Amino acid sequence: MDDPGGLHSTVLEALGLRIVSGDLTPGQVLTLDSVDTEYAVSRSVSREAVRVLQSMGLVTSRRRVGVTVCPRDNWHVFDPRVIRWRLAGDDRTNQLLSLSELRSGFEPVAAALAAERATPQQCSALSGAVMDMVAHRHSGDLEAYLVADTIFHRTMLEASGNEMLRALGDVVAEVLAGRTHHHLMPATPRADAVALHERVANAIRTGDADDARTAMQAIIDEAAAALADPS
Amino acid sequence: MDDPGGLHSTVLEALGLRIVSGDLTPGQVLTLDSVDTEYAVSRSVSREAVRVLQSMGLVTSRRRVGVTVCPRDNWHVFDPRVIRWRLAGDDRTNQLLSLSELRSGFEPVAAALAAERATPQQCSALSGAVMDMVAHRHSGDLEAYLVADTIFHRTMLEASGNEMLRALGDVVAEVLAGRTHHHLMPATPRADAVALHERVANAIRTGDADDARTAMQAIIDEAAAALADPS
DNA sequence: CATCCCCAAAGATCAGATTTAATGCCACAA
DNA sequence: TTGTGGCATTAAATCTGATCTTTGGGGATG
Repeated sequence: MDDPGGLHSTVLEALGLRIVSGDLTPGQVLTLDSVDTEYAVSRSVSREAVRVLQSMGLVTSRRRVGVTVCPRDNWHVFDPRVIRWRLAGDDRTNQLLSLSELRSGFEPVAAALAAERATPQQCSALSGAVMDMVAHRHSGDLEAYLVADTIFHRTMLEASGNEMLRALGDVVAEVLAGRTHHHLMPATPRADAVALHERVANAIRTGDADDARTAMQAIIDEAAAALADPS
Repeated sequence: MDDPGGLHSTVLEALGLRIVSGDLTPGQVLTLDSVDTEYAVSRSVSREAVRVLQSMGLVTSRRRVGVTVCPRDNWHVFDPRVIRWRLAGDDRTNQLLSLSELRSGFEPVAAALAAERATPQQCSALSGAVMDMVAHRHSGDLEAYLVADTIFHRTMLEASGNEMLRALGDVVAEVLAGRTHHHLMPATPRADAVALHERVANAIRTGDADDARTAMQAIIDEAAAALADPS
């Protein structure tokens, strides 16, 4: 395993994954001591890991009681790490469907805003991303396709001019990455998916907000459909 | 100040506020030692505070360098604490406008979904919340009005049946709370605002997804307009 | 049966030892 | 002379073990 960032990061990842995957069920209590011995680390290492977990709403920590695992309602589900852990777990498909509904909430709006606010640089960046998607679709390099796809959505959200929408780029990135890394993508991406991306890019360049919105909505619908039927 | 949750929480709040308010500018570096002495706390207290700050994307911590304040792009702007700190700062209005655009992304969608999925209990909860809003609008009790308003939006998002949308209830709650606590609300809430809420509740009960969507969009537009002109 | 007090369990805090890596210095070569 | 590469220095985060403080529960007492 890698532990870039130190020991506490390792413990954090391990515990977070166990909680999110359901290995540690809500209501269950751990003690710091047990964490110490379990992972063979010192007090403050486990303390910091638990502290971050607490800041993500995954656990609560009370004296004399211990570290209690929180129910899902308390989880900060927009934290990229929580999303990644959930996509690594069992309810991967449910999570992706849930995220698709969320995306259909904001990405069409962002596309419409981008059509009104995108700079020429951003437009060309979008076009470039689409070109890369086309190229890597043919070459069958899913990893490179993922990179281009991610750049496309990040740039689009960035072009919306709204910082909150831009911040959701992390969420979309995790979704796209999880989808390919867990083999929920077709071996070669759908041709119509790429075409829709191109249509969004064109609509944004020409300032056609309505078409940008509907095409983006179609992208998400297509993704959700492909999820149910990965042909 | 209160420090429910221990010393580290105090330091966390103080540092977070200073970073978000711009008192500590991006690129600026602190050392843990300086934090220790500044707030007269011990090593692990400042360490845990900084660790949480890091998990929120507000700072990075590197050896031999210190704790570096991150630019805005890295902030986890969906963390309720970050929102609260920003609403407490100077760019309050910008932040609220940005959040309004975000809300117009997902709340209409959530309303439409709620119209298809809301349970009878949720419908009556919505109606009850609207009744409370009406009552407290007349009594002029802004705090009670806020509570009812918050319950309304939380219930609506809950009724959407999508956990990610429900999680955004925290964001909306912070927005509503910040708006009244920083006196950006009219002395007595707009009558048409309440009427729109009632229309949303009715649309959800009758399963009229389209009307729920448009009425919810109108609520957000009205709120954004009232922000620009707090009459 | 209710109340109060005492104790141990568990997290919270502290001060000190350890490890890492940025910086500046110096030797060497072009 | 000047540019480049490696090495020692040392500042800073990281980790460790011990101590302090709070708190939930059990038992004695009225």
